[in-house]
Amino acid sequence: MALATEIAPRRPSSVPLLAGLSPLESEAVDLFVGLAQVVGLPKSIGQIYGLLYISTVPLSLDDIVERLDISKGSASQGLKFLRSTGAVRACDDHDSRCDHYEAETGLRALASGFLKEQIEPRLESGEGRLARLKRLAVAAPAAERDHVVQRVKQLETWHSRAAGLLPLLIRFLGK
Amino acid sequence: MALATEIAPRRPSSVPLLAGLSPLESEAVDLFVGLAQVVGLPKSIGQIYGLLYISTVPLSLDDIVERLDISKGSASQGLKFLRSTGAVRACDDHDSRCDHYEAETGLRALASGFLKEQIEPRLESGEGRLARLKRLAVAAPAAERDHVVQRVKQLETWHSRAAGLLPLLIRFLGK
DNA sequence: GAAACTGTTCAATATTTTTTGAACAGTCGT
DNA sequence: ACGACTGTTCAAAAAATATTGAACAGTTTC
Repeated sequence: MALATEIAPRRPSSVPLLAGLSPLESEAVDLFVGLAQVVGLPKSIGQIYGLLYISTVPLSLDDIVERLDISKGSASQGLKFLRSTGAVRACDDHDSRCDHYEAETGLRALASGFLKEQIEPRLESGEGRLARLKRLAVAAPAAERDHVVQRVKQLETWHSRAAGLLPLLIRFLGK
Repeated sequence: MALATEIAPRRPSSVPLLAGLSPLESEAVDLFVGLAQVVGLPKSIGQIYGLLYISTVPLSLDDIVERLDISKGSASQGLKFLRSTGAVRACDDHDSRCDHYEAETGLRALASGFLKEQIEPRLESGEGRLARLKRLAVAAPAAERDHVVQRVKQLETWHSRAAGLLPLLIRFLGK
């Protein structure tokens, strides 16, 4: 069964894409790691997006794992998240079996993906919370009632402010 | 030396302010804990602010410790942070030795405090990062240069968008 | 000035979150 | 159908973050 083709490896495709990052890439990755922190996302997600953002060519999961030196698990999860928010696209590369990814670079798309995915659900669940709170407030002992009812009212205006802000934000960021 | 006044405790001032929270307070505290999570602040800070927000009267550090059942350290640090962002005010209560605190409830003040304290510094440090990145980009090998320079340019427009957004945000939220 | 009290700091601890890596399920080519 | 390959999942490990509590410094009262 020892055929001539048996050991022919698929791996070393033309460009090895050197493991490790160039100074430019490092700097870009760091910048996005910082950005990720600001919005409360794990470092690995910042790394992945940063690498894809600065990369000239689409990268495969394995490329990312090697260059960033992170585990396949992290990379897979990170890409999953980034795809789910629309920050990264899989571009079908017909020459290769595996998927390759590129960064979505439109600020509007990025922001709206993030807001829809991360903020909107919280606002919605906040609605339920507020309703419950309101019910407790109106039932409060007379001495406090006025005060707490007024506070809850204020929370309600906060909430609707925030809800109204979302679309405005997206508009402002979108070109 | 056993004087009559020796054991007279200062503690049990008229209203014990029952330790533990009423259902209303609990609900309010929970709501703010969730909010804190959204903006990446520790739970204890959400608890403290939530309690002060719903409270009819200003509370002392010890009140907070007891009612919330958190350590004095946490409460002290949390209050320090909340004061530094202007989310909480010390109102001088002449009847008591210790400071009492109340929540600042103006959305504008809260938002601008938070943005100034948490976001602005990041934007500023981002400036330096961007400059460094740009230097690396223009020095990149010819094959990549155009691409990476263009990406960095885009980052610069993101940055200025964000910088321009801050005052707008404050305006929008402020009444 | 000592005792009682208030509030801060910080090293140790506990908790939460992220990352890893190995097992697995699915695909493709032969 | 088998073997090589790609990507996902998830329990365990590691890392990051928050909380505690005890020591301390500063006040006030007597």
